[in-house]
Amino acid sequence: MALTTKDIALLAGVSQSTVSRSLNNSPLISVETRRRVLQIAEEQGFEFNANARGLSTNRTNTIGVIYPDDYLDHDVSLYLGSLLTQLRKILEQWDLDLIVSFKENRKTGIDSIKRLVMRKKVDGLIIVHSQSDTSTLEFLEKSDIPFVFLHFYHNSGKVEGINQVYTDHFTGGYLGTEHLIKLGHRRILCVSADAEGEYAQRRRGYQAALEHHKIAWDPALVLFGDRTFQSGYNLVLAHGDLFDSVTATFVHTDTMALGVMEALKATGKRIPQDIAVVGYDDVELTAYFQPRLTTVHQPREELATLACERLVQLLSAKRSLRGKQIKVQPTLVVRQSCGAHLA
Amino acid sequence: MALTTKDIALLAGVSQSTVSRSLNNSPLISVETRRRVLQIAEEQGFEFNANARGLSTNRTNTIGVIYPDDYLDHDVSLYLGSLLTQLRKILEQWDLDLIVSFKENRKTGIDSIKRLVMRKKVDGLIIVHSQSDTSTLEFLEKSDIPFVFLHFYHNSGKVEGINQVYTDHFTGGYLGTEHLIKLGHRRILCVSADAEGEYAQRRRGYQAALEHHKIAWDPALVLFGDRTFQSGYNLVLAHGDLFDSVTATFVHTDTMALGVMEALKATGKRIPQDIAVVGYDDVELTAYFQPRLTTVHQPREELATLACERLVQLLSAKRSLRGKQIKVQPTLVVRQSCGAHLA
DNA sequence: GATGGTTATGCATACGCTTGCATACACTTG
DNA sequence: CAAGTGTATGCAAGCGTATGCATAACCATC
Repeated sequence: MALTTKDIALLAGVSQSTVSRSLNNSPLISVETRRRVLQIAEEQGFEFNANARGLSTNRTNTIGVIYPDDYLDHDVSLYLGSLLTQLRKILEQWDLDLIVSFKENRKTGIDSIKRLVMRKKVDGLIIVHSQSDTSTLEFLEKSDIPFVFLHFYHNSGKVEGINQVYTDHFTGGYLGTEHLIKLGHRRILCVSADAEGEYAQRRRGYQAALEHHKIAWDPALVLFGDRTFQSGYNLVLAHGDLFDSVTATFVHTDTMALGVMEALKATGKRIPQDIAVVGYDDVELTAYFQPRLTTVHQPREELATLACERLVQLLSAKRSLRGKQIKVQPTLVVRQSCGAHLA
Repeated sequence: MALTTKDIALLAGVSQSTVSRSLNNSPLISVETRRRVLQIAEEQGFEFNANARGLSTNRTNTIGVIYPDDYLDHDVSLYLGSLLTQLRKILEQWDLDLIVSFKENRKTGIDSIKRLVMRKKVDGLIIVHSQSDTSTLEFLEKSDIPFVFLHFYHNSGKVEGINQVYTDHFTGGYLGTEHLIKLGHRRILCVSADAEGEYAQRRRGYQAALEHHKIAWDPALVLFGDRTFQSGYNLVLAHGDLFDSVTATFVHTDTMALGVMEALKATGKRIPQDIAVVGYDDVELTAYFQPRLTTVHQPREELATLACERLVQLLSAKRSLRGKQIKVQPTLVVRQSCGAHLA
């Protein structure tokens, strides 16, 4: 049916191994022979059988991308969805295929990571997931498969050994807050999410900026939502007095920020005149809302690129490399919602 | 290193082939032997080597999903992104992995479909792509690999032979239009996109509904955008007089509809009092905008489910089945932007 | 002209699994 | 009791590629 190296060998009048070596650029082959083999393979439209190759080399040229199960149920989708596209774009440069999976099969409950690795379907993993239960981590180290944590920062136990690429959310929190302070704001309401993880970092940056500028930190000025538009909207309705009492708010997710802005508008507030708003993430979605949202930009392309490059390094390394923590710096994108253009 | 069936065989005191048969539920194995083998395999955390299996059976338990290269550059992203999640959710029920790829590698220019199929990396394909150049189609038929076109309708040449799952856009166009007619509107502006393909169907439905209700069809009442929010917004600015002259508008993409609504609001129009708006797609995004958008719902989950089910059928069929055209009916979701709740 | 050294090629095996075929065993049955 | 019939298991080949090792061809050297 499909062409094999043996078929090409027959056509070229050489042995199967010569065909294999020719197509793999082995230095053992003479220029002339290689040329002829390549030409015939080309003419016949030959492609290697990936399974046979994988069996023989223990390499599949496929990498697994692990996503949270709910990645599109939540609004986090917009961000992670475009991250996936970036990954695909970058990995194709190395002719690497990409298997997407959720962390866990909801039907069977089977851990996708273990499954993909043990079945030898992937050469490496890019894990975009917040939780790293110890068992998974142990498994990864033991099975000696290259992997990179992307986006979510992991610090469970011995961080030294693992590779990860993530945004410096402390700095992000600091940047957004300081920007508002420099615009003259003193009481800045922080709308955040999640008790721990990256959001805690953002809050630490927020707090540090206040302290650095000698502004007392008021724990009452921190609200918690669930990252959704609706949650941002509802927080404004539920805590109208709090929003009345401040001149600015720093919302730790763009989608929530949009919800906050809509609710503020609905309650008659002008943005940024009555209250300045700064968001976090810089998702395309913000383009649809007026005023244009000033926000902390997460460098998606850079994150994706660095993660892939690191993974490729790990793949080609003879011995397993040391862990590398790659922290990417966010930047502030100044638009209109903060009022900077009015100053 | 990794466990093989041979290892399990040794532990169980049986031959390698008995292990293979046991794990594959062959009826040839005695209950007691199978039980013991399964238990040992379980204890040891055994998993099959997918490459060896693939080589032997010519099956990979992996299916390829082909996306347009630009699927997240455009706003179409919101819809296709969630479609992908649906596909993953459904395919995992059959323990099928999913390789995502763009139609064509932008670096090498190599056709992903051909590559994946010829290298035997996938058992089947779900193709979410509008163009089907004849060469690809010929290749697919010749290579005898199961494939299903999803979302985009293909009618090049002999449609009979191919399998596809798509929305009945004629009916969608009809539904949206008729709804407005029944609310009393006579002059309905149509904001569409793309000269051909699914958008042409939506326009045909629009036109049919008008004619059916004895309303003269006015070609001047059809505008064309590029499916983006911004394009919807700009059309309103560019054709303010046209929008003034009608009492309703049927926009053939939600994201465009949202742009249209924002622009209408910006020019002082009230929705739906001054002008009623109906969209198309029913993306989550619309939840963020007031008034809530009445729209034609594309049954994403159903589309994804049907495509997967059909593919699974094709995979397990002995001989290649006949082509099947699965047309899914859209439904109208009545919210506020059409004004029905005021009537 | 025998020896040694390159260089290019082929032979044969291994990778881990599936599966057709042979076989061994335990029963029935005439 | 020989022959037949299942039933459960093992043996061995084959899937297509990579690669260590043997070999052949060619040339240079003494």
